[in-house]
Amino acid sequence: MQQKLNLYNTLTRKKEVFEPLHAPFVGMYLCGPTVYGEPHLGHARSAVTFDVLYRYLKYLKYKVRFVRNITDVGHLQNDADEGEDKIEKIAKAQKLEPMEVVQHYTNVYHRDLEKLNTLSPDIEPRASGHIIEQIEMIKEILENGFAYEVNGSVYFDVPAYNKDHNYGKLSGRIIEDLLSNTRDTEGQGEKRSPLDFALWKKASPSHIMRWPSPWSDGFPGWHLECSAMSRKYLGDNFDIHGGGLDLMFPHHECEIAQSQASHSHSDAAKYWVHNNMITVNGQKMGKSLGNFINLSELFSGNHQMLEQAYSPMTIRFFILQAHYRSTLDFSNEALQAARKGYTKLMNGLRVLDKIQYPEEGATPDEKLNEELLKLTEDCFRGLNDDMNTARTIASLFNLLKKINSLYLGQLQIGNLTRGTFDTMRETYRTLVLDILGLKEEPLGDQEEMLGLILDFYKEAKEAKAYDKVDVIRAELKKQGIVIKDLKTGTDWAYEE
RNA sequence: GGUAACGUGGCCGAGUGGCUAGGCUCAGCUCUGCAAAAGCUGCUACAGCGGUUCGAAUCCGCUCGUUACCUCCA
Repeated sequence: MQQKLNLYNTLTRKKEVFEPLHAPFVGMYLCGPTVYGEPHLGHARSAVTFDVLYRYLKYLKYKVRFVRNITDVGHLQNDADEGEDKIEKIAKAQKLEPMEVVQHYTNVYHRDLEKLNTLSPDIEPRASGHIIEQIEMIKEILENGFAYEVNGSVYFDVPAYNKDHNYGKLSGRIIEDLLSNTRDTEGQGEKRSPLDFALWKKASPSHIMRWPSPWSDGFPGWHLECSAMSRKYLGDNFDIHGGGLDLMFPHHECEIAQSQASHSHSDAAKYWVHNNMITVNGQKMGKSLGNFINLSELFSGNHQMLEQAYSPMTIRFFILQAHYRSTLDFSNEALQAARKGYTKLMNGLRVLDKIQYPEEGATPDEKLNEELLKLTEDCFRGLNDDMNTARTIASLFNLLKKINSLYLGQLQIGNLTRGTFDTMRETYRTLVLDILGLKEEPLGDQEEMLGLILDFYKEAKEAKAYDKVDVIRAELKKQGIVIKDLKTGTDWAYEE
């Protein structure tokens, strides 16, 4: 009855039917953030995209282990020997321990993602907690002859690796092109080839984040943590590796190289999945460009580019209304439209709760049943086609039209079979709540609403309409609220 | 410079050889005490120029425009 899930695999450049290596188990690794700043809309897209994949795989009854790392080792701004450690820079400026900076932004990341209703990963490893594993992996790569040590630092030997392997297989790069187009030939310092990348860096005397190793007191290279941690928790070969498109090269390319060059001898993941970027006026939203909007700013509306605040579910819907491999352009107009679309979907949920299948007198209409069943299938068809949530949402709106018509009596529920009715209801609910991960957001200001009720209470009292007064008191009491008639006016309190 | 994408109606955004995407906006109708919600109807599309084809937004070529990666970035 269900079609199969297809995923676009960057490694093969085509959509493939998703088949786990060891069904029913699925291992999924997602590159998490480097915790040296507040998460922005781009982080949200990645998190939400893979949250939907995680949710859908679970819905399909796979036993999923979802690993998303936290990068908390200070990486340098660039690969040259000189360069500031991003975390350390903030720590020094604010007179904090680097780990305080890391903890703070990790907390913020968790807080904001929770608002977006993303599920927590099953394992959330930190790079700093896996130094030993990373050192072990470097040893393996050295043993296999794909790395060399210089002055306490260890570098991956890309040209040596490329003799028997294909460096560039993921990002479609050719090593000769890379070499001839290297921008910066200076500052390569210890590296034999400009393409080589650090596996271990010797720390300068002033560098705070440092660990002992066979080569020097230092810190691991940027790409190594993901290789070491994915291997530790998911094995040499696992199913899905996700991340932003901007991580494809060099980060993921290097991960594959490290994995192949170590004793793993694999591409690490079978399916490499990349989400596209959020753009602002057609330009990528990114840290280095400074055109990013933090999630907390979106939620509060406190940013010069924002005309108003946008709720977490508005953001989530906004992200889901586009396909994850397309760029998505930010604008106030688009977010306001997303808000309305999201609300519409939520209202559908409420309508569904209200309609019921009649106990008797049903006269099923074959054509209508077929039509509705097709609409429910369409919802999943979009999802199965490379997680096209945009199509899923479009199909849900089509289904919603029917649901609303049934609610208003423009279509007769009795013209459906019980099975069709249940399928329609379950499809809508499951997709909206469990798979797309949308949820109702609390109504506006509750105290303001309570104030409104108190006004009616006062009016009723002045009119000596004591039956109404009693009803209001009783209803509020059910909610745990008592009304207090004071000489100075009317107030409320929590019932003790 | 190398590589890879993209260009869809007022806005956002799917589709990728013939069959209404969808949401938002706008106009009209039904419903309504007035509204709102909801339903129905309508309005502007596939960057340009060639080619392949019975038929192309969809395939091919060229032109123009935009972007991404090649440095940390989700």
